[in-house]
Amino acid sequence: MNVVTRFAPSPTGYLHIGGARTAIFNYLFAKKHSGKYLVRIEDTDKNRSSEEAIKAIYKGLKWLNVNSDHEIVYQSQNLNSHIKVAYELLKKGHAYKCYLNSDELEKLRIKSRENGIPIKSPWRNKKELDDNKNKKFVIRLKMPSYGTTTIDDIVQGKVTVKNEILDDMVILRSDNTPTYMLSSVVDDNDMGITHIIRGDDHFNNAFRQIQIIKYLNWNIPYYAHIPLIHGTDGAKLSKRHGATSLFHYHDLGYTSDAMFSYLLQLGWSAKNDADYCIDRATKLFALENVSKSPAKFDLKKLKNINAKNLNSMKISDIYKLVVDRFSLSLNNDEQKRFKSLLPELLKRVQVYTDLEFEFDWLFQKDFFCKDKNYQLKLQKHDLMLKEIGSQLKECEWTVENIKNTLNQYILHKSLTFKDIGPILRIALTGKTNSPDLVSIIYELGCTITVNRLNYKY
RNA sequence: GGUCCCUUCGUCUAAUGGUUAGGACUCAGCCCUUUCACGGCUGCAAUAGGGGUUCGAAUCCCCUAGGGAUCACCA
Repeated sequence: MNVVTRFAPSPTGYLHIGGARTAIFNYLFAKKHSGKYLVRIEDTDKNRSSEEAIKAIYKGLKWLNVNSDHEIVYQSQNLNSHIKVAYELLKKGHAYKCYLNSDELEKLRIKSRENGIPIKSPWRNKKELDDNKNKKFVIRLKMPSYGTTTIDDIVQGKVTVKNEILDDMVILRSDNTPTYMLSSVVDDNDMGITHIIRGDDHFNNAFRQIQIIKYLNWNIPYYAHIPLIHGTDGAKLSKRHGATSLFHYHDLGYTSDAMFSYLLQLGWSAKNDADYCIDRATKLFALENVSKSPAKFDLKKLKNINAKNLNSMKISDIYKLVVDRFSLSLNNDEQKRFKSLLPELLKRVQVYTDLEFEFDWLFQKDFFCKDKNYQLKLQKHDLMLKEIGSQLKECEWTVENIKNTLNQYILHKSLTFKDIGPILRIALTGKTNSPDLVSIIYELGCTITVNRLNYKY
């Protein structure tokens, strides 16, 4: 079977974390089976859709590296074929015109909710009357009123529902536009989608949509309804749980690989942690071991994964990421310094944007410590810093020599490294913690080091 | 409320009738150490509750409780 999957977001805002995960699952499943993964923008609600949102979604998918294998489909461009299908169903007697106005509908809705039965329009069994010709109507699908419908969902398992609980859903609005319920089914069919992988908030829809497919004798796709991502309180992830925009995490300094692998392990489980990376997951992914229960979004775990990812990336890649992000223009010395220190610096951050806090001592030529309390300490050890500076000035600039110079100094003064370390660190970086001092001194170079040690506070 | 789904450490999960219920994150402690980290080691911590079936149940069945999704001329 040639597998074809699709990710079908509606462009009403940025790409949501949950949506991103759905895209990942669709992408992975298609790749695993050497199939195709497509993207379709469901923009049939003109009031809520926007060009901006489309761009945001596209940007998010691109960042995540789950781009459509074909040109992106815009549902709004297929409206005519959807309308045609609505009328075909009407003609075949599987749908009917309903002239109910909103007040009448509201009354029916209240009543049906009280009785626990779905809305059945009185127009279902009426013949169309001549005097209704000019009245507005919607087209509703005539749901089977007896029997059952079973879906063998790849994730949810075999689920059976009584047809009598299915409502006669609207497939064509009174303004002659198709609803999602119709459009989605028609597009899936036209695009040859074999596997519908989506959030399980759509599970109930599947039982209704499948009726259209049956009436039209189309191929019934495989369904896989994946559980939603929840916030820490157990409710569907929403803005009050913090950032739900995928791209927001890009802005915060997470890498797309980390995001990908975190989202993937929310629901799907591999044998090894390493299998959550994009390449390996492409070979291993299976819908069968997607969990049925929703997972809670855990920022701490994400951070941990991101930190690991940062430290496994090629230095040249992460270097480029940081330089681009902060629009750094570095001279040769600074580039070399940054690249050399980067591996050590990365061990200290979980998101790469936190590297920004190291920029001043790293790149400012005339850097000095700004903290008043630290300045007092430096004043107190003014002489010591000067002495060390002058000795460093004499040595040939290698890591080994720098180390020896410092060791000789403490030896002569009967000190330990702990006596000079913290002061040196503050003088050179303005901070009480940093990577190894010797490598910092080496990378900063003789001139800058000595200048900082001689600074008059 | 109707319908559907779910329930293993705090979190993500493994274990598809036989394991001392495993791993990862978090947290705590220790080691390493010039600081902060990284790393290494150790520890805390779970089968929602109750009934069955079975020699044996996290696993199969039933009930209860809790949680979630959905019930639009939105998608």
